[in-house]
Amino acid sequence: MAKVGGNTQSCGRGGRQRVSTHLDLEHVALELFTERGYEATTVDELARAAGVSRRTFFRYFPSKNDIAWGAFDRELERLRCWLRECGPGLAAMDAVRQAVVACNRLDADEIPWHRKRMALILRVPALQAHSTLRYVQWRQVIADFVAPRLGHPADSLVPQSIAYATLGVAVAAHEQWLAAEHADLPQLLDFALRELASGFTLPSLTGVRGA
Amino acid sequence: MAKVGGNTQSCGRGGRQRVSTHLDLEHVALELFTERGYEATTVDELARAAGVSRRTFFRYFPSKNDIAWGAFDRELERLRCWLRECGPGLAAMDAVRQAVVACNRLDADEIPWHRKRMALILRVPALQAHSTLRYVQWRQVIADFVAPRLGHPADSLVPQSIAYATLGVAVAAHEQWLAAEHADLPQLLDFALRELASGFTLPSLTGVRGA
DNA sequence: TTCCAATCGGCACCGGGTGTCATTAGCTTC
DNA sequence: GAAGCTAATGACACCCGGTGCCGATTGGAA
Repeated sequence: MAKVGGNTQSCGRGGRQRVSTHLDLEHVALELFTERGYEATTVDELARAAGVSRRTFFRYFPSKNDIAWGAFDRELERLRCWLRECGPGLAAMDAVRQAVVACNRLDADEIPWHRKRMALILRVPALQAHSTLRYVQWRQVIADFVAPRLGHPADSLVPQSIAYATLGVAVAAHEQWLAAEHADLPQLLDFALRELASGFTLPSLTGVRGA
Repeated sequence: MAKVGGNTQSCGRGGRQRVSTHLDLEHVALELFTERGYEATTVDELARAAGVSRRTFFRYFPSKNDIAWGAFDRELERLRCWLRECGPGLAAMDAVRQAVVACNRLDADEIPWHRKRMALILRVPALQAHSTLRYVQWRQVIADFVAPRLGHPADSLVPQSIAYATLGVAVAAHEQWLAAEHADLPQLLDFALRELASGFTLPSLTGVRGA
């Protein structure tokens, strides 16, 4: 058992050392998932493979569905920061686009892991469904940003619509990225979000129909 | 036990009569859900309240989550029809907007049921999550419609983005409708989808900030 | 050393969902 | 009217995800 870094006891004094790490369990799980399939892998197997009891496993992750999400909270915070610190001169939709694009620039060595992660989230039905619950916070970040710029409450129609639409487009871009072996995620996001900001009124084939 | 109408044996000859109807079970379930809450109502209770065995219940509905969706397939077909029969002169986004709006005009007597249904789907986490899986088909209808008009495959980036964005905006509109007691759903949808088609570039407060 | 605090493991339990199989009920045919 | 086909039903056993509970373990602090 290698020495695990960053295994800081969260708070306070005393108490037993954790026998494993969030990240350890996550990696073991992702291996098994991609190897045997998500549904075919039971939590018992996950726990046993990680050398932890089933009960303990559920103390690290609230549910099997949450395993694939890794440091999503940190991603959220990045997005929130980017938007908080962008200049007020930037139009709302431009800011949103640039923020989403910027937060999806990955280091080359992270890409394989991120592909695995997203392949699970986007393609396994149970995780696809569960994602909705995590995306709520993501949308909230967008809505909270655009709402004051528009002079509307964050829970009103337009900010919510923007948040939903942006999320949808981002997911679509991720799907394309995942489907193409060497696609460039930021580029796909940038393109798709520009389309969104133009209302999808592409000049390409409006009424031409012949080309 | 009242005589149930429309209890047509699906196909073929012979065989035992169904003891209940899809619609019967659905109504019983919706009552119990809104009365005791979704999570607090077990399938056993549902089955017993409907006078059916638990096992039989799962022959009517693939899962507890699917109960609230009623005649969703028929709704899908309506949408598909509307889009199929709209003139080619209509711009893609306009057609989509009009189709969605038209398919959400409800008879006054359907509204209370639809509110119950949507309150479950949009507010109960388990159903909120599950909805993602049903929306796949809805998005497919949109993507299949816009794709040929744009000269792209239906599974490519722009059609998928439009489908995702449209769905998102429609859901946002439904949430607003649900939150306001006497809101007009078609009107909300029309407004929000116009915003989408304009890229959310509302002239309202672009840099004004004072009003 | 003693005490405290947090984690861990095991157990029982609940609820959703499925496979299997015998039973029941209707319709058709003889 | 009886035999036979067909389809729906109900009961049972099972799997799996998730939770509450409690005693046992492990460390640091007093």
